[in-house]
Amino acid sequence: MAYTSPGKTREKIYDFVRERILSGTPPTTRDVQRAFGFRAVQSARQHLEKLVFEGKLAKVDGRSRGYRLPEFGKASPTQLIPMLGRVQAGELTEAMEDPPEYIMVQTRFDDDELFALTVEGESMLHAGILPGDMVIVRRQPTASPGDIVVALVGDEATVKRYRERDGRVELHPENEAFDPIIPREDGAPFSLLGKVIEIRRSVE
Amino acid sequence: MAYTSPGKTREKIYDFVRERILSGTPPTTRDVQRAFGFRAVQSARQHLEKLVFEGKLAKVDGRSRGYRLPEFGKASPTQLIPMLGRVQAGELTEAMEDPPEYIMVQTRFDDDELFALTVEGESMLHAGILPGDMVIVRRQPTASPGDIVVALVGDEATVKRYRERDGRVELHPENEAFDPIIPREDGAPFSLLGKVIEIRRSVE
DNA sequence: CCATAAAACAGACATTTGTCTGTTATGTCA
DNA sequence: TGACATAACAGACAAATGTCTGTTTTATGG
Repeated sequence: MAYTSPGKTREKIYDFVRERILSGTPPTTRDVQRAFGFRAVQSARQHLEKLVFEGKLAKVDGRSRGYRLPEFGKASPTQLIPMLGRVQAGELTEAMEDPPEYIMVQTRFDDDELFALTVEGESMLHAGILPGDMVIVRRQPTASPGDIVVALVGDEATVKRYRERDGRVELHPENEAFDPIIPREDGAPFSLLGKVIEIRRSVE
Repeated sequence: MAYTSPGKTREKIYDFVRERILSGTPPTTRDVQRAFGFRAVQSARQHLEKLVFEGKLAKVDGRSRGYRLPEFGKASPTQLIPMLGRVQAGELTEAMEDPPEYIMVQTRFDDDELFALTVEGESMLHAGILPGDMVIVRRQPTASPGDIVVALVGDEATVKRYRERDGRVELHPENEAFDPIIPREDGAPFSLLGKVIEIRRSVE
């Protein structure tokens, strides 16, 4: 490769490596060499090591394809979570599609058990949750007042605002057209599936 | 490793490989070997190749860390898009944080130019877009009536519903407390930044 | 018990890949 | 021009990794 002005090629190498890391696999030194037409492996290595030195890339020494994005892998680990659809026999089961649908999320704690649901109905309209919206839920057996939760009431999963009144649980819709649910009162089986931590809506 | 019932270990290996691929780097055969305490590389390889044969994993032959998730890379490419914050001198510029913040999205067309914005104000309340929500925008110079768009009016970026009336562009809020913006009329510089394709809201 | 299939093991070889030492070319600045 | 820094090149070695052939162990069904 012809001589290029200082830093010019390095920037392109950074972009290349970054793209490759995001698309699934970090490149090898020789991948970079070939991609840029270097006639020596060391040319690629020189740039890569410098990028690491500058802090633009991270690296695992000795291992193949050891280059990483420093902000990634630690700061915000990505996680693939299942898209649950149907409610069957009182329990949310993975909608066995082929292949199953998965959603990519960036989580703070990678040990959380997350899943996604599609919202039906307009009971949470005033909380900005519309029919068709996808809610991302962290599985947990309890909630704090004010949380938006997913609960199983009877055989149906519903999204509601969690409240407590006189020591009793209440599930409040955010729409005057709907009434609050006071689980224990009407004897309907009730269980808390988890807390909504994110709402997503695709337009078109 | 002790003998396990058919398919039992393989399932765990699949989970392991999957996790590793998502977390950034596919494992090597020996990574799998070590992780499961196999005393022979071939034990790991046998399982891996079978997973490929079953279609649960994809693979690039000969290359190191060549295992992939089949549904990925083709069906729904992931893309990292920049989080734009400020509006400066009539143009949206990447909020030069250190490091810059990026959002992971799954796109249908990987050649789209996307960026993310944080919504300020309550003008789109009735469209289910609240202050603090993040909107993901596809850069495009035109829009169709009914689209939710991001436009630059003066020096400010606003999210509005795109309409046309008598051949003139109108930007409609979705909240009675706000008035529509008819760009050409008041002489304010106007430019369409793109169309909102997704809305995300983090709770807590 | 025997046949069969799958799981796990053993040991090796070839390729890929990371790393190293040293040299040559190109641009910048005094 | 000459010192200096960076880019690029050359060739090699060692470790990591993919791959192969064959054997042993374990469970299952007739």
